Amino acid sequence: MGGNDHHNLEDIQMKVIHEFSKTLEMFGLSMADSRLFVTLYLHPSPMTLDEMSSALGKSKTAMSTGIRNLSDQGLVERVWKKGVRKDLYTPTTNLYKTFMTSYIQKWQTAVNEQENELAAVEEQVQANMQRCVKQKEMDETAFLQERMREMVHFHTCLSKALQSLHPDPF
Amino acid sequence: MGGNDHHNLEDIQMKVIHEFSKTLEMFGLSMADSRLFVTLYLHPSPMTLDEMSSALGKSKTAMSTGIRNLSDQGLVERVWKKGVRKDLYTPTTNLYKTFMTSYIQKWQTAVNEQENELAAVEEQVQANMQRCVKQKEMDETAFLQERMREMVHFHTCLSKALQSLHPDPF
DNA sequence: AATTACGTACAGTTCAAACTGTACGTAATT
DNA sequence: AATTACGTACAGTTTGAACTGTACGTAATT
Repeated sequence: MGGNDHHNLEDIQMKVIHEFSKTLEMFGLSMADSRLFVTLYLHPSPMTLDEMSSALGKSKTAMSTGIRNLSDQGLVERVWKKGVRKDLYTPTTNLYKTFMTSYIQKWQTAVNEQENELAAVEEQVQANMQRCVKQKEMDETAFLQERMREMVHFHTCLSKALQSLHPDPF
Repeated sequence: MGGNDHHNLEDIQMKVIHEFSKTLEMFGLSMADSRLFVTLYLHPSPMTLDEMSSALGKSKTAMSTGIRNLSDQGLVERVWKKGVRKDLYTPTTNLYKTFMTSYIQKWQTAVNEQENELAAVEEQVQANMQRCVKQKEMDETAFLQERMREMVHFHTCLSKALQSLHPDPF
């Protein structure tokens, strides 16, 4: 038998949490947030902060901020259950679509932001070009202009690639 | 005039480095490595460790390890120039393709790895299923199995999405 | 109205990543 | 052969993110 013989359910769950959270980290989640999410995901019913806390062995405060992060990204939802005072949280359904949507969104936002910033700077480079006196200064500015054109193109390509990426499962 | 009036070339370059490195950070580079890369990218000729060091105001050791990181990901290349003893580095040409290739590769590797790990655990869950005596144990194991199927599907979808992503600029 | 249960803001602590300076091995120069 | 110049390994330091425990505001319970 190999080195990874996990016998009881608890061990196996730990292992699954460890592995799957590695995948979710690729989506930009911190290790802590990933593990929290997978914990919810492997639990058959919505969990309270206290349950998460004891499941992961971390403080309740840590769970609170973790849930807030996940919630901000639309990865978990609050759930109501009659007679239960504590907040209950559950992962959003449609795991793949949720993560893809959230991820693509994050990229698109950032790319747009950067595109705008670069466009603004490009104008200043133009302006700077006018002011040049020495040849060396001219050359350097021209070089920078060329690079900026490349960077804008880079963002354009990125943007198109993102659009080609549909968030629905195959 | 807006709040961001950068007059000389140096200021503008700093601004560009700051902005473009934000985009590169999205590819999983650290802030330090991104800034180093963009510094090289905006320099008209290959740079030595000492040049990078003074350009970024960081130690030479930091440059050395940074260059190693970038080099490992295929983002910079060492360049030879007759008569120059110091190592010279330059960003790889075809910025977009380089980053996309490196990024897609990173994802694919990770996804495969995780797929394999999960498959291995799945067997143990099967085995565990046999051993169950109580009804509750059975239910929990069955639930875990269902989730594992979903996780495998998640990775399959991811893998296909990655394959649909071509690394060449539009 | 008083008490209890809950989530979170906040200040302090822990821990890991980034960075620095020194020391060393290797290769070019003398 | 001796010296100098270079890149990097390593140990110690700094810095920022994650985490903890306490304190507090709010809402349910008594």
